[in-house]
Amino acid sequence: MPRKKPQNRRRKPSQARSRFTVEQILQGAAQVFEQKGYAAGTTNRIAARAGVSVGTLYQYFPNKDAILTELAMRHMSEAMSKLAGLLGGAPRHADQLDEFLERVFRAMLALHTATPRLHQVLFDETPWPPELRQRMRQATDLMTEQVASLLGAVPDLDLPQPRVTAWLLVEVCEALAHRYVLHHPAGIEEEPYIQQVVLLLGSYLKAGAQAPRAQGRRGGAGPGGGEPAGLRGPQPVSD
Amino acid sequence: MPRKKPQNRRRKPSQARSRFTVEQILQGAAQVFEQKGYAAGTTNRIAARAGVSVGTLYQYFPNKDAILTELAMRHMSEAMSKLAGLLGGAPRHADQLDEFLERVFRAMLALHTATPRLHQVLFDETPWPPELRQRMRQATDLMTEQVASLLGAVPDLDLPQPRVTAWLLVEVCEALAHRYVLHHPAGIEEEPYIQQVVLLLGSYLKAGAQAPRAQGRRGGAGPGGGEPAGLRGPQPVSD
DNA sequence: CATGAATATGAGCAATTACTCACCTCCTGA
DNA sequence: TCAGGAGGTGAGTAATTGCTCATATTCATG
Repeated sequence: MPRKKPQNRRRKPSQARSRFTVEQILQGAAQVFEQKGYAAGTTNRIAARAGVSVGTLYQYFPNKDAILTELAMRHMSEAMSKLAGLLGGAPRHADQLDEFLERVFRAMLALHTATPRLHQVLFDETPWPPELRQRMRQATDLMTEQVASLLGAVPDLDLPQPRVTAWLLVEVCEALAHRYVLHHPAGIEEEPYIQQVVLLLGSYLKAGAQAPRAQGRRGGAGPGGGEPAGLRGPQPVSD
Repeated sequence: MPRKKPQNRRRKPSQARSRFTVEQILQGAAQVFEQKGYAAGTTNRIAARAGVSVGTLYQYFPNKDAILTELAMRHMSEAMSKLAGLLGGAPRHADQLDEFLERVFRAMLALHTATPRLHQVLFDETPWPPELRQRMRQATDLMTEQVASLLGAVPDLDLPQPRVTAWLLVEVCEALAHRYVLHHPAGIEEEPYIQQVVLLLGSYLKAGAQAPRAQGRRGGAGPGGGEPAGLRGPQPVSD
C-alpha cells in the first residue's frame, strides 16, 4: 500500500449522472469485496467492476477504506432500521416473548444470509478506522438502550440487570446468526436451530425475572432449595 | 504481495539452535501481529522483531500465512487442552451445573483476556487458508461432540437436541468472551456479566430439559398449560 | 583441526498496489 | 452557440511488499 495520507478534497456529486456513478462504485465494491476479500479487493478491480475508471473512483472517495466504511455504514443503517421496525411490535406481555424473540432472530438471520461473505469481510476481516468503530459503538449502545427500555416495559418481567441483559441479548442474537451462517455446523438444521436459540433467550429472560436481586444465579427450575451460594449476587452496575 | 506460489521445500529444525530460532520467530510474529495487525505485520518486521534475518524466517516457513497458521494452531491447541482439563471435572448432577458453567466461562474469558488483540487478528482479521479452516472445524466438532456426550451423562438433564445444544453452548461461550473482551461495553462490570452469562446458559439447559421432545419451545416458567403451538417441534437432525 | 552439513544473512528482485494528473468529454444555462 | 464547469479517463508513479539466492557463519564429528 503506497502513499501515506491521501488528500481529502474530493468532489461531491451534484448531477444525477455522478450520483449514479457513486452507486455503481459502491455496488462494484460490494461485489468485489464479497468475491475477493478485503486485501484482494483492489481499487482498480473495484473501478473495473463498476464500469468506471480509477480516477473517477478517487473523485468521490479519498481512499480505499472510505469505500469500505461507506459500505459498512449503509449495512448498519439498513440493519438498524429493520430491527427498529421489529422493535415497534414489541411484546406487551410475557407470553408473547418467544414469538417476539423468534421474529427478531429470524430477521437477524436473514440480514446475515443475504451476503454472508460480504458481511464477514466488512465486519471481521477489515481493520476498522476509528470513525467506523465509534459509529458502530454508538449503534450498539443505542440498540442496547432500546432493548433495555423495551424489556423494562413488559409486565411480569422484572429484570435485575436490564443493561447487561439487553447487551447480552443483542450480542447473542448477532453472534449466533453470524456464526451459524458462516460456519454452518454439520448436521444442524435451520428450524431446530432457531427454536433452540429462542429457547436459549426466552428461558434466560424468564429465569432472570424469577430470580431477582437477592440471589443472581440459579435457573428457573425447582421451586424450593437454595443451594450454598458460593458467590455473591450481582453487584449493581453503574446505572 | 508479490510472488505467486512459494516453494514448499523448507528446512526443518534439527539442532537446538534452529529450534530456538523458530520459537523466536513465532514469538516475534505474535508481538508484531498484536501491535500492527495482519496487513502491517510484514515478514521483514517479524524477522527484525525476532532478531533474525528474513532469509532465516523463510527457511522454516514457506510464507507469511504459514506463520500465522502455526500461531493459530498453537492457540487452538492450548485452548483445547485447557478446556479439556475442565471437562474432566464435569458435573455429575444437575445441581452442579451452574458451578461448572461458571468455571468454563471463566476459563474462556481468561483465554481471551491474555492477548485480546492477537486473538482478534488471528481469528477475525485474517483470511484463513483452507487448511486452518478445516482444523478449526475439526476442533469445533470435537468440542461439540465432547460437550454433547458430557451433557448426556448428567442425570436429570434429558436434552432433546444434544448436538444443537452443545454447539450453542460452545459458540455462545466463545462469542461472549470474545466480544466482551474486545468491545468492552460501557458500564458492564465483569462479575455481574459472568453471573448473567451463567444464568443464560444454565437456564437454557434446565429449560431445555424440562420441555422435551413433544414440544420444543417454551421456557421453564409456569407449571402447566401448553399454549397454542404455532410452530412444529424440533425436527430430528441427521443423527 | 578439518570437513561438510546445518544454519544464518540481507541486499535486491519482481510483483503489486493505492493513488495522481494532464487531458478529454458531456452537460447546463444564458 | 458556446463558455465553463462537472464528470470521466487511464497510463504512469512511488511505495511497499513477499520472497530468493549467493554468500557467510556456526556446529557436529572424525
